[in-house]
Amino acid sequence: MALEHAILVSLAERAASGYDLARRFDKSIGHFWQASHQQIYKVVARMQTSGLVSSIAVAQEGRPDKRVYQITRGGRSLLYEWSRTSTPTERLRSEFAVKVRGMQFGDPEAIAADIHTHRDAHQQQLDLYRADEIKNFPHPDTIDPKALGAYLVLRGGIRYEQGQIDWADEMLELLSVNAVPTPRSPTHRDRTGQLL
Amino acid sequence: MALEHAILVSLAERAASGYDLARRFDKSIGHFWQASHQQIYKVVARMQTSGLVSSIAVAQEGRPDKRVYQITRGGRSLLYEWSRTSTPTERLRSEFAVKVRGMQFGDPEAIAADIHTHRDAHQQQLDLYRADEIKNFPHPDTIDPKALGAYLVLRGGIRYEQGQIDWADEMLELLSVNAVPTPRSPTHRDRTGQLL
DNA sequence: ACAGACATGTAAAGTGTTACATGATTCA
DNA sequence: TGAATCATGTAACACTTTACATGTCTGT
Repeated sequence: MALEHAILVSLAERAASGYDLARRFDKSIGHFWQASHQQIYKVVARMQTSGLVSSIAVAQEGRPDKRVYQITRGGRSLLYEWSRTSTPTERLRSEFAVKVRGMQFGDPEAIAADIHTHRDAHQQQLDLYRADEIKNFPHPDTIDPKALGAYLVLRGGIRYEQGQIDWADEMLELLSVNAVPTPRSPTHRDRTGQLL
Repeated sequence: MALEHAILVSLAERAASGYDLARRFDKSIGHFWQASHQQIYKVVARMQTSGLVSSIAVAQEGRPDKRVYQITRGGRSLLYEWSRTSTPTERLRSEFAVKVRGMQFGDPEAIAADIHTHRDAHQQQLDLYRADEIKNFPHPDTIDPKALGAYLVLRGGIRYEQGQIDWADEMLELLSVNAVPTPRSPTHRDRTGQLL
């Protein structure tokens, strides 16, 4: 039900069409929960059936009509009740970590390259978050209570990205120290029998 | 296919029954990818059909028979090829973060309590990781190449858990500074929720 | 006697991804 | 003319969770 909750939070902030929601799930709320437009249309339709949201059709000039969804009282009340139930602790789930874990069965150079790529991607995301922080929260001591949640998750995102970068740096450092011995010798063959 | 890869990594390290795999997915490999025994039995059966693993029935005394799975050459080769393809960058996905984000629509005290709970859970996991580190990797300068992957992901796990703890502390600090209107009398509580 | 570990599954429901589908307007 | 944005979906498939199912042996 996490997607329902994410949609409710987003609609509680502001009414939106399915398309708008899909774009928000590419940014803001999507930094912490992703969803495709296909999934959003399906789930938001179901949420209307169960009374959590209502919708009105809006005609537009020069653009297709859209259906704008609003959160209902029932939706707000569900959101409130949800906030009072404890969220089970989440565990890490990372295909990247599985790959690193199994590095002895793979190509160390390719994996090192992948670590580099990951480092760059997380650096990029960190830069975006930092810009967002400077733009929207220049005075951390006096945060508008309505924006406090957004600020706190932004801080979490920043910490997460920085953590990923630091981890990547540690791995690359350890890989260069514990370097795999002399790769280019003709006696070394990979599993398919090809020379390395 | 991430579960297949995780199973291949686990079986490459050591042959195992479905039951053994399920237990490993509660620990070691499971720190980074979770799976239930139902899912494991299903997927490992499929992997046998596609030739990635093979199995032999093993009779045991005083215990039910078991089916022990081994990785095949095809499995090792797939693992190797997989290590050479780049893993798409993973994004954060956290119901907990969604809840914090929407805190203005919920019960601030309940959410603060949830943050405490999360802090404690991550502290516990961190303690387990630290113990693992001291026990299995007392000399980080000279890591057995075969254990390097396991060490690197352990370091990642440690950084992740510490990051979650630090984030929780920052949130609790900010919540007490940007305090929501007049809570109950003894307003000062430490991180474990005890009165000061 | 009962709980817990060992051992392996089926079935149903829910969640998420990928492929396919359509059609209008705006900007280069 | 062609790409991008706006706008909304269906269908098939893959993955994950939850509930149900069975039976043995070991230790308290």
